[in-house]
Order: sequence, then structure tokens, then C-alpha cells
Amino acid sequence: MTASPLRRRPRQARAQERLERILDTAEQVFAEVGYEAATTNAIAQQAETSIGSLYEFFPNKEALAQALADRYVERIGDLYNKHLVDEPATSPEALVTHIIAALDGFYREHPGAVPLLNGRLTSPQLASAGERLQEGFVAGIESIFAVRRPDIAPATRLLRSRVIADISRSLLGLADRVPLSQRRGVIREIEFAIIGYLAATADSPPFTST
Amino acid sequence: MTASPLRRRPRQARAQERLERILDTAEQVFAEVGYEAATTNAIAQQAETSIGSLYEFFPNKEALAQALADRYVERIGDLYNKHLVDEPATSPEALVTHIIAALDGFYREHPGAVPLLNGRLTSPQLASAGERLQEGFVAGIESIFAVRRPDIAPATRLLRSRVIADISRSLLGLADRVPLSQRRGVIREIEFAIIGYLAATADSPPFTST
DNA sequence: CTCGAACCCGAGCAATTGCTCAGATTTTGC
DNA sequence: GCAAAATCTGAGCAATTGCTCGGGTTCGAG
Repeated sequence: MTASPLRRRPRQARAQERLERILDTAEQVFAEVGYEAATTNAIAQQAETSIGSLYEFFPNKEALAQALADRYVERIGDLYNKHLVDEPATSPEALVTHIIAALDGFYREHPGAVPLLNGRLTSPQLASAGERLQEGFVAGIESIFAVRRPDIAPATRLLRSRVIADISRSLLGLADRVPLSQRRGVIREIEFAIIGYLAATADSPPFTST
Repeated sequence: MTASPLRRRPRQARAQERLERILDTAEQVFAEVGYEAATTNAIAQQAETSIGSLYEFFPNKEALAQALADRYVERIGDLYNKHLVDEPATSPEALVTHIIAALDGFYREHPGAVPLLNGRLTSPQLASAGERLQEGFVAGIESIFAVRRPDIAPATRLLRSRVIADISRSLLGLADRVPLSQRRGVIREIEFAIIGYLAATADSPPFTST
């Protein structure tokens, strides 16, 4: 599954640290200036190493972003598993609140995920990395649906999970663009939006289209 | 307001046609490969003209995208004015349906607007063009709110307009990524989401925070 | 028809950037 | 200690790309 895109896997602690420093720096630089504008030389320099070392680990610039995406996907998975297992029987409203809060935390902790999720790191195959990450979101929501609303047809479940994931993604982006003092307010609106959507669709019974 | 970013405004019909062909081609190419990956040489070539001509009109690559954004902003404005004036007294549900349908049409007609709106054309000042476009959306929704719900505080109105604009934007993006046969279904979900959001927030009375 | 203005052309310059590679340095096993 | 393996370095290559400019073509007024 995780076919290592690394050109050389570090065997010494020194190299391991170097690699992680490069990844962390890349996350930061990508988040700051975007994928295209970020230069590998600048990343290496800010990571206090040489481009040579960077390319010792990563075959090319894109592999760097891929590796970052992999880290995010993994962490998103953990997040959903945690919230599925730990809060199995609360009310839908409380569950939405919890999940949104968790996603909010994720966004704050990993600002580099924002441009990736929103497809702002355009590049041949890099778009797929962002999609994979979003698919992680969707799968998490779907599994929650499957547990709580087994009556909904799979096709409908997928569609609604996608809608919720997209709403969350874009509104968390809005929360990011707004002054910090208003962030709480936006988060509350996200909850309204999702709960409202759930209520609006709850009325209409499972609608199966081929 | 519209400080012409054109280096030279065409005085002959031939030049005017050329300019518009360049703009149309740029819209198409930007939509296809994104802003960064699009080369000015390729745009000129596909527009069946020379780079020299392209740079006769536009001082640089960014001005091209700016000009495109201007066209979009103008057309979005028309769209909202039309739907505010022509349908002044229908039900909220019907109004939402109409507006979403209109936006859907806009997206289909101008695929180049999608990456711009979603900030996928990252560049120093180009982000502002996309934001301006989105602000056009927001202003349209706000003015509708102002007419129909004058009781809502301005700050709250702005926030909710932004939320609705963001939901519309991202879900129309989803509609774009989905097989054509499912597009109608996604459009319906957008309506559910917005109507649900309106219902959920209608309960909570205007909440004024400083 | 004429001439100046408007317009058009595209080879190529200057700058950027992803990436290589030959050699220097450090670590590890013995 | 020492040699081999692992690691690190950064000048510079090759390719890309935004954009210029000198020179040609077309248009329209008189």
C-alpha cells in the first residue's frame, strides 16, 4: 500500500533526523508559497541541509509532496478511528461537534494540508494526492453513516458523505481566512450547516438512482 | 474602478478579435492545465497568434488572468442582478433552486472560473482576483438577504452569506468532478444543504457579536 | 497612391529551477 | 585504528519560460 517513494531509506539516526527536518520544512514552505513557487533549493536551505541531501532521499520534487500527503492521510485515518471508537453512542449533534472540533485541530496543526486538500498544489499526479486525502475524509464519514444509518442505500451514503466532507473542507478553509476572533463563530456555522443538511435529507427517504 | 491593465487597447477590428481570441484561449488553457503550468507561448500558439502580439496587449502573464477575472466578476454581477430583479417574491426554496441553477449554468459556461474561484491559480496578487470574484458571489447573496431578512444583523448577514457562498462554490466543484449522470443529484444536494442551513440558522435568532 | 500609424511576428535573451555527480566527510563494524 | 559503507556537499548542467525588440505587414486618411 505504502510503496515507499524514498530513493534511499536512512539507516543512521543522523540521516533520519535530516529527512524529517526536510519534510517538516517542506510542509511549511509549501503552505507558505504554494507548490509551484516553492523551490527545492530553498527547502533544502531552510532545512539547513544541501539540495544534494534532499535528492538523496526524494527522487524529485513531487515525491516530497507525495510523502507529505502520505503523512496526512495516515493522521486523518487515526483521527476518524479515534472518534468512531471513542464516541460510539452520542447524539448526532454532539458527534458533529466533536468531529468538526477534531478537524479544526487538524487544520491548525497541519496548515500544509490546507492547500493540498483544496487542490492548490496543482501538478500532474499531485492532484491525486489531495484527492486521496479527501477520500480519507469521505471514508471516515461513510463509516460513521454505515453504523448509524444502515438504512441508507450505499450510493446515497457515498454522495452524502462527499457533500459533508466538501462542506467541512471549504468552511474550515473559510475559518482559516477569517480573523482569529471570528473563528469560533465560523466553526459554529459549520455545525449548523451540517446538522441542517442532515435534517433536510433525513426527511427525504433513501433515494436510490440506478 | 476598471483600471485597464491593457498595455495597448486595440483600435482596429482585427486587433480586437485577436485580443478576444487570446482571452478565450487563455481561459481554456488555464482551466486545462492551471495557471502555473500554462505557458504564454502555448496560449499564443493555440490562439493562432504570436507571443509578440500577446505581449502587445498584456504586460505580463498575470494581467491575462486578471483580465479573465474581470470578465467573470462582471458576468457574476449580471447574474445576481437578474435574479434579484426578476424573481422578487418567490419562496426561499424556489429562490435557492433558481440561483443554484443559474450558478450551475455559469460554471458550465465558464469552466475557467472554477480553478480561479477555488484559488487554484496561485500567484502573488492573483489570489486577490479569485477573492474578488468570490466577494461578488457573497455580495449578491447579501443583497438578497438584506431584502428578505432585514431583521438579521449586518455582521451575521455577512457571515451567513459567506457560508452560503462557500458551500455553493465547493459543492458546485463537487458537481464538476462527478460523472455527468450524477450531476443533477449533486445539484439537488446543494439545495438541501443550503435550505437546511437556512432552516437551522432561522431558529437561532440574530446573534450579534460586537 | 502614399505615407504614417497601428499592428504583427518570432528568434532569442536573461533568469529561474529541478536535478546530477564527483569528491569530501562521518559513521560503523571489526 | 582502519577500511568500507553511509552520508553529505554545492557548483553547475540542461531545460524551461516569461518576455523583448528589431524589423516586417496591413490599414486608413487624405
